[in-house]
Amino acid sequence: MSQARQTNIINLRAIRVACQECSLNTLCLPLGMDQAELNRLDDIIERKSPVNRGDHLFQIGDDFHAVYAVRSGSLKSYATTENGHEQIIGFHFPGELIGLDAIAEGVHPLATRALETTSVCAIPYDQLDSLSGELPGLRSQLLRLMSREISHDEQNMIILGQKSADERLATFLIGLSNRFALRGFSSTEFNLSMSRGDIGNYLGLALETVSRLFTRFQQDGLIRVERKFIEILEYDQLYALAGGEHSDHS
Amino acid sequence: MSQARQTNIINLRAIRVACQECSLNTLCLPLGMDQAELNRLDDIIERKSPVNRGDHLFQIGDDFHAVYAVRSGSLKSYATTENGHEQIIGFHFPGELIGLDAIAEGVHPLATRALETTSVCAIPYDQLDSLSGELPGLRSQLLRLMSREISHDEQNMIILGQKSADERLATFLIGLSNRFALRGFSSTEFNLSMSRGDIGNYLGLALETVSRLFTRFQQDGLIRVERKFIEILEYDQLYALAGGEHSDHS
DNA sequence: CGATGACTTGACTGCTGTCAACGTGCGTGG
DNA sequence: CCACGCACGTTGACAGCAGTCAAGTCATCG
Repeated sequence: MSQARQTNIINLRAIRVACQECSLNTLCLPLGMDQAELNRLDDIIERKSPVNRGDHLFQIGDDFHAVYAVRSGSLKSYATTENGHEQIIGFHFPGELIGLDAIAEGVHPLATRALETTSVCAIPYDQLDSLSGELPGLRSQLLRLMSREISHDEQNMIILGQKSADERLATFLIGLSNRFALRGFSSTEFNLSMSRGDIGNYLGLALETVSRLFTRFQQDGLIRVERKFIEILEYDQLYALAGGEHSDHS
Repeated sequence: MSQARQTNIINLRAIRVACQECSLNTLCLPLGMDQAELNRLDDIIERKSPVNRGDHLFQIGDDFHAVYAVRSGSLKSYATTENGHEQIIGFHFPGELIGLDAIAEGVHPLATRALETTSVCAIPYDQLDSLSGELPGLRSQLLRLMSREISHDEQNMIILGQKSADERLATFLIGLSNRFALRGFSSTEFNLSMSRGDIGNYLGLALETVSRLFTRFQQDGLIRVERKFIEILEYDQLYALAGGEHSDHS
């Protein structure tokens, strides 16, 4: 019977990749869990078929029943004000968990949509909650991930609260570079999956400002930019700029 | 607010107030726990003696070993940039948990200091973690509180990302009003425990701008302000302003 | 090949920060 | 009790960063 192991019957089956074989398990929920625990977790995770660019994972106000782990691709989360304007709250890359902000009220306070073809794992929350009661490793990692989310948001408040436009963009690029490096991609060359408008919206800047800064950073030799493609030429200088040397006059 | 210096030596004994007798237990960790669970939680909580205005609960980089629940008073959390400038990330009022952002790295990413005489409960994290494995009610509430923290931070990103100065201050006042109301205080009359500079820092505005807006709001009849004392006269108008009607021109 | 959307660049405006002076309340010490 | 110092807050003048409006360029796709 169990010869179906290797000779996969249909492609749909290929979607199922156990957590222990997932290259992201050191970033994601599995971190710190042993073999037996991993199997329990594997059982409740639903591997979804890929979502296309522009598709929503969920809308604002949708009932919350699962958190999502990104396996590949990227997404953005955003709120909308009454006048219909959209404010982007964050971008999501492989290994990151989405929807943790919905636990409190049982409803998603933000919408999330894919920036490109993207695949995710869905983890039903009621099962995650009860399973985290049984598995200390899972519980600790879940708390760590939520805690990290909180401190990331706090970092973003610093960016928005007191940094100038060029400091914001530099911080954004450094942040992307670091996130890609963690996932084994190049930290100096990457493609932006979001538009200039998205970046500006996220950073609290007009898209024209973002565009101007990209060209200025390029003129200054900090980066090379070619539409969506970014190459970081002077990481250290960019990092210093992001760090927030407010000139000196204080 | 600062009725400071009420040095009651005898009250030191009265510091021990069981969670079930605490007026904040519907906001704090105890929510959703039964009698037996509450007793378990009570056993691990340390009631600390009051901290004075300006005292630190912890500094940036301090080892993390406990989260703190505010019982009375208020505090601010802040980061410091390399040039020594301080960025306030949040204010804390009774019933709120402090330090959840430190779980991820085991070190406090922010410092927290009292704005007035303040008393807190300390909850050792290792015990909280293991206890939350045994008590489903505690685990759920802890996750809810962390989730709420995340969505609050996201709301703040919206404020900082796209609101104008007057919208920010209006949002701040409405937020305070709602928080006080939840705690059984007046939602229309209260004292600010933080300075104009703190408010401006938090909202990403110069303190002069905050001062000017207070006087303008008063001229417009929205509020009455007298040093630290605030009376909200037109809640609805203030709310509408906070909501973010970007004039109309869009 | 034209349409569409994304991006770039320029000109101008205005909100808000900066600098500066002054007012106000409070605690300390004579 | 009063004088003083100091921190905090208010108000004004000015300037600059970044937003808005607008025109034009570029890439992609049907």
